[in-house]
Amino acid sequence: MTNNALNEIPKAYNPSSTEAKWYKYWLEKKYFHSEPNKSKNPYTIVIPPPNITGVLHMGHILNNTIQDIYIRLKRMQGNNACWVPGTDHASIATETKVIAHLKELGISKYEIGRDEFLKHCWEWREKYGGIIIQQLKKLGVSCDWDRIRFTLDDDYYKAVLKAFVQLYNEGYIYRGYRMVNWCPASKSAISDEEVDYKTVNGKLYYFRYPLKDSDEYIVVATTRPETMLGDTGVAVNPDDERYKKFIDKKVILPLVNREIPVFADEYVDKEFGTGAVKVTPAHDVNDYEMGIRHKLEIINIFNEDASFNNNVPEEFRGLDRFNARKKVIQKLDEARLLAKTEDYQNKVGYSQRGGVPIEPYLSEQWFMKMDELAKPALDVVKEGKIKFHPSHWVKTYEHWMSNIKDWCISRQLWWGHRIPVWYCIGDDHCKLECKQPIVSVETPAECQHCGSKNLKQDEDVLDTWASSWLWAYDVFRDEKEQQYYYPTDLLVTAPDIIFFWVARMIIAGLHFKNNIPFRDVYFTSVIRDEVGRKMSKSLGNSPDPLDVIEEYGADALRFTVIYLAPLGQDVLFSVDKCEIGRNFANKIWNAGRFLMMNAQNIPVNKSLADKHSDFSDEWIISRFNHTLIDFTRAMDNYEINNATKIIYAFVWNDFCDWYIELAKNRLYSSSDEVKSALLTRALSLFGEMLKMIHPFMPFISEELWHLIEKRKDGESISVSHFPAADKNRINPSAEHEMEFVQEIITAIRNIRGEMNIPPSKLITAHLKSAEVKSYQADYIKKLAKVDELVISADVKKPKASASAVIKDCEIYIPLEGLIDLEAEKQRLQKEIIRLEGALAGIDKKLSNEKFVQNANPDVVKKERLKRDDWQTQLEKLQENLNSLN
RNA sequence: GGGUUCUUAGCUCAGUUGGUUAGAGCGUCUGCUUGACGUGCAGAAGGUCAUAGGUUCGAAUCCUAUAGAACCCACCA
Repeated sequence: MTNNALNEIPKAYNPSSTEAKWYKYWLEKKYFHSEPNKSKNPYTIVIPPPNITGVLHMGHILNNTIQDIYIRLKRMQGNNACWVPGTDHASIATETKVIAHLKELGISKYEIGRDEFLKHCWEWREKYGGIIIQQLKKLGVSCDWDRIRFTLDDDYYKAVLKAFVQLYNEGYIYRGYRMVNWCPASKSAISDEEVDYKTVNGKLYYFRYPLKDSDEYIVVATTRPETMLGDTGVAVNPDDERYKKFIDKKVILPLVNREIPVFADEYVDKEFGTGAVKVTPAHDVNDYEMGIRHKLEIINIFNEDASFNNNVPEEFRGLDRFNARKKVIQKLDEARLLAKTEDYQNKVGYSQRGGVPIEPYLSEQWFMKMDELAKPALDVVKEGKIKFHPSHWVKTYEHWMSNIKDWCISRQLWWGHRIPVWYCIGDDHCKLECKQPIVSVETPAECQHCGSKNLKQDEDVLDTWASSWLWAYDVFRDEKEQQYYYPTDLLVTAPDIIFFWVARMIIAGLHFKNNIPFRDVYFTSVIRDEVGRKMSKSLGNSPDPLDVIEEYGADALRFTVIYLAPLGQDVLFSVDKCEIGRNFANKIWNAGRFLMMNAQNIPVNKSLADKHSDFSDEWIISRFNHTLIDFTRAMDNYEINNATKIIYAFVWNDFCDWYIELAKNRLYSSSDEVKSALLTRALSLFGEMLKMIHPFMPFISEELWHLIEKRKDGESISVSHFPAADKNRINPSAEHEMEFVQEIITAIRNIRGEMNIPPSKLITAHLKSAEVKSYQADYIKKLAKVDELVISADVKKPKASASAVIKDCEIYIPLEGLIDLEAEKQRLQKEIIRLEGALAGIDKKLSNEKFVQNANPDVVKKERLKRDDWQTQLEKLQENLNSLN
């Protein structure tokens, strides 16, 4: 016991005053720091690095709480736990933010140039990039902060380039002029995964394209009228009778007056639109493929910002695509070439970052060949070397990995890992020989071929995910550390980045390290608001976790989120649900407070720990060990939500509702030695219980752990030994005795409640049984508020009494003058009906010969025993009911 | 169009390989200043497990179909 004046322990737990104190203590003592240590098993997690543009939201809370729970648990279980934190430079997201920031200052990215712009980016990162990390600390996460990493740290940067160079040399990386998803807002290519498809209510426009030297038309349908300025063909299905006669003829493209061919291609769906398709090879993926097949001219009509370039008639030049659309429609209408328009719903790809519709756009980009790299990554998941939780994500993963396309890894941005490729633009005489670019981690001094020092580096940077895919091992400082910590144990992440990140980390790990990056992947739930909408800034339904922590405490928030989040299902969250966690914390607090208040007068004495115990002590220890077994199984299976419920039920129901209530009997009426022995045991168990709670609620458990016993400097529950289940302490006979007591107490309470007997009124009860021991009777008297308890095998039912039957024990409560006979009759009647129903069901089952023959004999035996029990109970209830008449 | 998941009490969800009278929390109702806690205690009400078939001695659980919901992938110019 510490010297704290216990009278000053507040009635309610106050999180704000304890959280900062303990977090500071933990960091000072470096409990979260890990160094390789051959004598201990590592347990490693790398954080999914939040973007430096991010602020903490509820998703982070869930995700990081789960990681912290496992890291803290494993640390307490004796592993060398290492949780590496860090942040992601988030190329496109950050660049967008910085551009917007500079725009407010009237500065343009292009005017100040690359170097100056990058300075602004770093400044921005210094200023805002650490916010989310500071916020995370409020949650109590036990990251090894000495290991914090940033994806643009010098050595990490180099590692990313090294990976690029290696893949290039192995032939997996190539450059090509291809159609990519182009984001006109950020003027950069983006990957397929960065495109979100939204359903848009648009129109389908039907245009007449006049045939050359004829007064006939072909009518084509389109949702993108403006692209007609880049049309270089009209396609029809080869089997379409309507159009056979037009194949290989020419049409005159309106507004442009270009002669373009009509050709046949299987791709065209006869049923859709008019069955004739305008073909714009430069601005549509399918058109591009047809263009290649039929050797059509490919005319790019857009600038990088999707405004029209000089390849269109003068009046359209410089227009943005939306105004151009209006103008094209208007002009065609004026020329009576607009046949009709109809409403049409289609899906438009939007840039995840730019928020504008993407354009299929032809440009020079770097790609990574994926099929060969993906194969082993598919296998390790199929074979279960990496396990997904919940496992159904395996199918999604398999589907994607078996249909994987080449990855566009270049971005036309400046903030990021600049592609380590140099082109010789040197002396005129060598131009022909130096077509091969120089690919190198270090900046080359001169051209390998001609010696020219006039080299120009590729302007583009790598896709962010082409850096974070190395996160699982390049966060570690050197080869030796990687040997020790890699593969990591657990990855906790949201399922929406399964392709962006999870799959690519597996690919990278297998390719570069020849080993899986992690053994288990926990896919978190999606946090939604109370009515099931995704949390978003624009809806304003996303609570600020820091406010929630302020109001309810970090422990309450952590516990509540996990309590509400079953594996693999969405969570409907609202701030007031944090009452679950807050109330639970308060319950724990007060249980501790109760024990400590009693220990003020009766000091604990460890030499008495094994003395003067009774069945209730044995029972609670037995229950605790059951709980540990269930808890461990749940955690092993990543049923973390189930684990919270197991803890909650033990603490609240077993420990508080029963054990402490029973303990009061002895605390108020025994010798000091008995009291001391009891308190010693209770506080010891409470301490073990706190350890079980600690990974979930680190602050309150640490605070109480220090309050219940004087700890040495440097001691902490966070590095204490997690209790291991001891099967020898499971005690069926104590559990039996306890259950019997609980059932009798509950039955008497039920009668009291139903008969409206005030709690203050002490009553007499008769138990017809030889089984009830005197020590059990004491508890029954206290908890059921009975002052006179008559126990005998030949108790006669007193008249005008309420009754109940527990196993073969009959309970009578004489209530002369008080009893409402009608109420008691109804109560019994209800119970009888219930039992009769149950009995009828089981009789039917037992009289079915097929059941008796086919079912497992144990099941049949159990059913028979049950039937007899119920039969006895029913008869007794019936007698009691009759005696009231 | 393809795939995944889901549908159990008013609400949010448990329910392990089929075998107790289908459970919990919140909410509701009744009672309680019981010497840890009203952020609490005791008691109660409330469900033909989405629907229809099937397999089985036995189905909330397995199979099929239907309806509804969510998400993912691919796409129709």
